[in-house]
Amino acid sequence: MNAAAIALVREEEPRLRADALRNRERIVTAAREMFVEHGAEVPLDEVARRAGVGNATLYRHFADRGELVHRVTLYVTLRIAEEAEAALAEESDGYEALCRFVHSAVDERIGALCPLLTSESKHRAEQTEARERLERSVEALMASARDCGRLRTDIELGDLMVAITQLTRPLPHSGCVDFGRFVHRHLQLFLDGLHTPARSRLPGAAVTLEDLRQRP
Amino acid sequence: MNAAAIALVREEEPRLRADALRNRERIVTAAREMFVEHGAEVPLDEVARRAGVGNATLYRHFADRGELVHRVTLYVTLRIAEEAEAALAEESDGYEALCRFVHSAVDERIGALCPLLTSESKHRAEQTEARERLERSVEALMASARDCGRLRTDIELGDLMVAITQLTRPLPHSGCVDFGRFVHRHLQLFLDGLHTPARSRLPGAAVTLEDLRQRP
Amino acid sequence: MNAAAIALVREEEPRLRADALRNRERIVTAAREMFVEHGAEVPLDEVARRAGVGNATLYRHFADRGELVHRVTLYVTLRIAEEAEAALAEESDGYEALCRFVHSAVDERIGALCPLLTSESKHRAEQTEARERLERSVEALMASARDCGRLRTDIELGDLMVAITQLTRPLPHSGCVDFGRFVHRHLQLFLDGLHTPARSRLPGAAVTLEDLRQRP
Amino acid sequence: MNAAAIALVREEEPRLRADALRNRERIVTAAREMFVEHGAEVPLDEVARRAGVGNATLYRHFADRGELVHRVTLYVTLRIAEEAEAALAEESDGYEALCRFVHSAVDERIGALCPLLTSESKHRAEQTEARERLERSVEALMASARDCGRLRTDIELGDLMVAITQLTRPLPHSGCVDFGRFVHRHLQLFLDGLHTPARSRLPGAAVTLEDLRQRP
DNA sequence: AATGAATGAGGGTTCATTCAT
DNA sequence: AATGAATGAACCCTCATTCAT
Repeated sequence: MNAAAIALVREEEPRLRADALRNRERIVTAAREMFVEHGAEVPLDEVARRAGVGNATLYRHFADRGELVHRVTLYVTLRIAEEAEAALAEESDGYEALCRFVHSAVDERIGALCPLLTSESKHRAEQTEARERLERSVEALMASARDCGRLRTDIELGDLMVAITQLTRPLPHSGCVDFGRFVHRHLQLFLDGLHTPARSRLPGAAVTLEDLRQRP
Repeated sequence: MNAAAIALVREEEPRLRADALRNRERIVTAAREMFVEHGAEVPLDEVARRAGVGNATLYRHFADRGELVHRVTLYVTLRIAEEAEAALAEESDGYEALCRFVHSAVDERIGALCPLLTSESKHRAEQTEARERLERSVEALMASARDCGRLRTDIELGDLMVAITQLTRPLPHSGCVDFGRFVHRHLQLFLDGLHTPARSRLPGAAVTLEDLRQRP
Repeated sequence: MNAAAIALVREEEPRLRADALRNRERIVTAAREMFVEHGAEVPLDEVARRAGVGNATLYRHFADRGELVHRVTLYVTLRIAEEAEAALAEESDGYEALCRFVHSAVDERIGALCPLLTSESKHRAEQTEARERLERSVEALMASARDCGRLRTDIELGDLMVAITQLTRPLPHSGCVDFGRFVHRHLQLFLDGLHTPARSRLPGAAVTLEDLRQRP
Repeated sequence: MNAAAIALVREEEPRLRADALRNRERIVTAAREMFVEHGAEVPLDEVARRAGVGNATLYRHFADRGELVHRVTLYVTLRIAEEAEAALAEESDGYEALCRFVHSAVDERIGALCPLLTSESKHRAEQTEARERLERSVEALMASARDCGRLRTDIELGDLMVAITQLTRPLPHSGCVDFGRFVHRHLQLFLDGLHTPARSRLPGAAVTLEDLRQRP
């Protein structure tokens, strides 16, 4: 529907039939939910069942697990980027915008994004593009918050992304229906720590997204 | 060596031969490291290899994966409890003690504790005892920090435990040699958010450990 | 082909594809032969190999060993029940019908039926139904033979079923190609012992199938 | 104590210490009981536990499972041979002697003797000797019963041995405390079939023990 | 295009047998 | 001599992926 969804579904391939498109969306949605609820190791047959398609259909759309993860990541990344852009556009105060973004990122399941942080060899192009779009947006949010004088200056994008991803990851084995109950509290505590004036001297160096790229 | 290690290795069972005891310790150590590095799903054969023993030796000591997880959890819990007790005993300022505890908990691999939070059906007695000991210690730390007027009053034990566990969890697939580089930064930011005066009004209610008990 | 085969293969589940059906039959056939030849503990991988399918195919059709045993038992039970019914319908003399049934039961591999005698927890409904059908048929055969005045009156169904099952069980480790050579002799000797006039006073009480139900 | 026990325990080896001898007897006894109750596949560690010794002690006495089976078989064979000899010596009527023998063989757990029938490559000498002793005794019983005119003449030793072994084998999975309830009934029915006058013409040829030797 | 079915490789666990105290 | 402990091979079962309808 929106940019994110559309961008996700297509590559450079020929048009998909309407029903194929619908299946594709269902699979990504199901996968995102199950990754979030049960971790990234869920059997793909379960994902297919939840999506209401046969397992082979899943493989028709996504060559292997890696590609499905990639697509989910891309989807989430783009949705979150949109959130960041919206927050930036609609909020007058930079720090408020940043807070809004952080809390909304939970609802977009940023906790499913671990693979983003760890990278996947394939599909680098699309990933990179989406990631950079997100980076630019969040950088802008952070810059804006800094400009307001409300964001401490010793942190970088990587610090923020890792921390909110970690804080919103599902607890393993949880099924954890009400995990959402805590998450916003902890995010808020973390955000409070980001505010000026800085209450501590941080160890190590600010973390950029570059620092997170892995060499497998 | 210390109480934790000793408590871990023994139950009420008959004595172990010296070499068996050494193997047992090796296995727990290897398991803790691998859970931390690669998540709780690592092949037990790998754990055995890392410990330098045959796979069946692992099973002689731990009837199944659940029991190994249980032992590791217990070990880590007790070590961390000792850290908490030491911080409480040795630091004059309550908030400083809390900070010391939080940072040292990382080094004790509190990130391997997730299974504790999600409950494990068996061995409830030992787990409960260790958990309660940890709870009491950290409660005391928080109380002390509150008494100093330096810890905000709208958070509870569960908030702290979940957040530091999440922040210190290994990134999946990471191998993440240098993950330690970030962790202390993010913990510190979180701790800064805990300091008085509170910079926000937190959503939801303070989280107690009771809130984390799962019913499977 | 006949009722037994059909009843075995289906439950209330959706249709099977033709090739899947063929595989299912092959697996049951292979399992029956191997249970008979090598006992109920044969590696299922061997059963799969003998059936000419991959091991996972076996597990797709039968969730675990217990279910395979169940299916084989059911298959054999129903085939034997059909034999009993045919003998009853086609033979004029009751005792002759009984003898015909006993000898034909060997060819249906009644020796694979031990699990029937020892019970299997699951699938009780189908098992019970098949067992009761067999019981009724063999009871009728025995009644008919008794009516002819040719079957001693101090034995019950359980006596007959246990004895013929035992006499036709495979010798362990045998591979026993020519075991069939003896079996009919020993069955015949046993049958001769069943004939009137009774040549002895039997110890204990007549055994019903109820007596064979186990409580695990 | 009696010849059988003594013969069993020794080979041509040097004397055993008294406690070693006691252990050896305990192991054989435990193995015989467990083979009978739970089949020939019981874990040897269980046998050792039941015997009240460590597992390695079992292996000190019996190099591998095969040898333990061999010893148990030998023990049982000799005990049964003694029974046969006693029946022959003490009963005046040949057929009565045969019946007494058959029923007493159950109590000696002849059902655990399957290995006798299938043979084991090793230890042929001792096995052969014991088997031949048993053969001679039972042959003599059968001859005596035939001489009385009470045993049909179209059966041989092999027929008898196989049938009584089969009829007395433990039902699998049974634990079958009260299996003994049926066994004597079925043996008696079989014996009734052996009596003159023969009530049928048996298929195939009489089975000698030679027919039972396997070539593995 | 969609799907049910098939499969091989891999992990968990047991057990016969060997090793070290 | 006796034993607790160690081990690798084998088996059960699952799952990612491929094949055939």
